Amino acid sequence: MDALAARVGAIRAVAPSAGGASSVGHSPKRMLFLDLVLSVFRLNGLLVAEGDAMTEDLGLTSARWKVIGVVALSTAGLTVPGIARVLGQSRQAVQRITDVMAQDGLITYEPNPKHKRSVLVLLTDEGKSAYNALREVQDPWAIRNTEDIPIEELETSLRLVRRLIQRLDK
Amino acid sequence: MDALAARVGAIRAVAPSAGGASSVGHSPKRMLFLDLVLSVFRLNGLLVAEGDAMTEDLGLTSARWKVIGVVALSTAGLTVPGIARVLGQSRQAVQRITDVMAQDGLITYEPNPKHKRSVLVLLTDEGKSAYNALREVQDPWAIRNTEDIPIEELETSLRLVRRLIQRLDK
DNA sequence: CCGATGATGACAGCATGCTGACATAATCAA
DNA sequence: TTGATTATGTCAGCATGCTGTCATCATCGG
Repeated sequence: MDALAARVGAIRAVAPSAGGASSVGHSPKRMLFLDLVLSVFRLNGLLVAEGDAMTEDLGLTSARWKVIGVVALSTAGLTVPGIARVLGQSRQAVQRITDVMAQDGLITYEPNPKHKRSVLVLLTDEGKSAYNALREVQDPWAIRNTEDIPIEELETSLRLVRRLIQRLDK
Repeated sequence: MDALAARVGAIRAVAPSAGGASSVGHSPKRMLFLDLVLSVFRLNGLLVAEGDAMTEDLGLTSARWKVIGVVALSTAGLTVPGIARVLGQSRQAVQRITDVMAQDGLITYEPNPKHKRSVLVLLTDEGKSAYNALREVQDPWAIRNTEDIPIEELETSLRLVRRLIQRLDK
């Protein structure tokens, strides 16, 4: 059974009475939005689990391939706080991940010519091959999950999510 | 600066060479999807933070109003594993939240006529007023965040997210 | 009726995120 | 140059999710 749909149905069913005599115009939007929020929570959990399962053979986790992906796309290396800013996470959270990844030989800390304290994060050869292996798993997964979804819907959804991010990130 | 947009730009710029000689047709979709995944991660974090900040005066957190919302919409009460199934979380995670909420007097455990061991979770009066207060904060927030977004985009995005959930939840 | 299977409670351990606090390095403005 | 502000490293604590394990209760098919 689709528990989420059942919950949504319950919300919709209860809303008219619980919502009181407020407006009719924005009520559907409000419901849609709150439903979207809960769905994003749910999707996030599933994506993390799927990402972990998909890359466990590569010695990666969702948290790690977020980092490895960002580092791989930087030409000159990134500092830990820099990675955190790109990912929108705390520098402490990223630091913890990178420290373990460095121990595991996926990344190295190199001196930063522009900053004495804040070293640069670079991929080792092992890290690069992990990134390549990551792409080989991730790309088919992405294709598989979107093959029956119109590109317009993807664009619309991404735009909406981005707009919400921008608003909440102020 | 919009770090997310910068990252996405980098991904797009790198993709053609790193992607190799693979297809042209699904490549945009793949990029859109991976970008959407990372954006969902980001949005999830922001929503949790926003939800926490918005309801801290009510003695609630994001994790708690997920539970309180589900319980409030159930007429006959729900078991802890039942709440977990609705939310798509582990029963242990929900159990921990409900235990603290029971200590705080927001919910109570009542005997379950249909099951000797698995008690029912019900809102106390305090819990009900917390739910009402929650709605008074949450509804304007939802309206505020959607007033300039077409309802069609909300519907499209919700439908897409739901489809992804359904696929990953199999 | 009974045994197999599944669901639940309870406890433990772990991963990943957050914030706070403090010292130090880097940067900028007066 | 100097003083103030900002950025960074580091350590600590906490919240929220996950999985694993085991005992016990519920349910159902034989």
